[in-house]
Amino acid sequence: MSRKAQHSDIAFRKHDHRRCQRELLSGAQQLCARRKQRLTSRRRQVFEILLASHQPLGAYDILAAMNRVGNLERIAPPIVYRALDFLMGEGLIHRIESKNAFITCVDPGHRCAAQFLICRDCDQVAELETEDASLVAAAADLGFAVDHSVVEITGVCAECQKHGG
Amino acid sequence: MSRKAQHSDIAFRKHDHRRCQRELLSGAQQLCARRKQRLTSRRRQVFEILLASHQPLGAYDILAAMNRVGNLERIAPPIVYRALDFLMGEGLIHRIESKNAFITCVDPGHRCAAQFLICRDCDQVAELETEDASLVAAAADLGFAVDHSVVEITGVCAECQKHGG
DNA sequence: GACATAATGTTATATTATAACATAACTCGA
DNA sequence: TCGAGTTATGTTATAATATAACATTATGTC
Ligand SMILES: [Zn+2]
Ligand SMILES: [Zn+2]
Ligand SMILES: [Zn+2]
Ligand SMILES: [Zn+2]
Repeated sequence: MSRKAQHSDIAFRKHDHRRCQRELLSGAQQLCARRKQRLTSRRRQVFEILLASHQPLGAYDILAAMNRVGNLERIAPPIVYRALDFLMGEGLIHRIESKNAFITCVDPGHRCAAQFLICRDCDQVAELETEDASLVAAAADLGFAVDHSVVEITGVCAECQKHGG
Repeated sequence: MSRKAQHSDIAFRKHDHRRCQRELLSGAQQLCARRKQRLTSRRRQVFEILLASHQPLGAYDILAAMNRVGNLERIAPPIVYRALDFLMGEGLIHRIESKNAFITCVDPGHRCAAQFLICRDCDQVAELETEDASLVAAAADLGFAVDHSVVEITGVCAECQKHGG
């Protein structure tokens, strides 16, 4: 059973997130090592900020987090965007288009395109991999060669339906 | 047979686009009249600019088109964004999140969520309605109440595969 | 016409993202 | 280990996208 199959909706379930973070970080290190890519301290810093939750963060939120750590340095946007580009390139994070935000991938290296369920109440995001067969078929019928897919479903998660309005 | 079933991939097929425009415009007028909504001249102007093609346009492209018509007025962004909000609210246009752009709906009033196939070569967009049953089921399993869905597939259309690289 | 409401217009500014160039750090063979 | 090539980071300025706040005008209703 793949990590994904176990963890697709992890954001919406109680879990040991410390462990979750540790596993994703060490997984990322291994993955980069295997590919001879460098998970430098800047890239790691950005990755760790995203790892803190299963919520999407804007580039400027990340920037603020980096500038908040008490040290004197003032980081500028390109540094964040470049780290984000690297992490996306390696499949360690995803961009949530409908929020102009970024989130850690729960199963780095997955081949199948991801889908996201985004709760507009608690802002948590579940990453699924239920490939849409009918859409793939429709694209094939049209002779359309798929590069990249964006599937982002916004709504209210089960927990937030119970509690709030 | 619904207009959608006939026209879903219309952007990628040769067709009488004059007629296409006329039908979508008169359809929009009827739809607004039925709902007692006002398709004012500003809103109509923005709608007609989008109707010119089956390609997505950015808000500032639309703005530029409005300011290019020779008359002296200089339109400001809020005017465009408000017209776009109205048109989206009525389902006459859609927002393409992955391009920060807007496009006319090919079947205003459709109930089912739309999916988009976006050619990165010719920039045309096909609007489909092949609802993803497995994703809907996965959301239901999680007790997730869906509000809004964004499905945007980027790639290369059949025609562009033939011609270009 | 007077009023309430909806739409438009105006100004300023917020938010998101990148271009262009300077410096520093790593890599790897000579 | 030196230095040339490459990759990564840092810096400055600016581009591109979007909205807040408020003034004015148009529309419908009595
Ligand atoms: Zn976790
Ligand atoms: Zn993923
Ligand atoms: Zn057409
Ligand atoms: Zn549509």
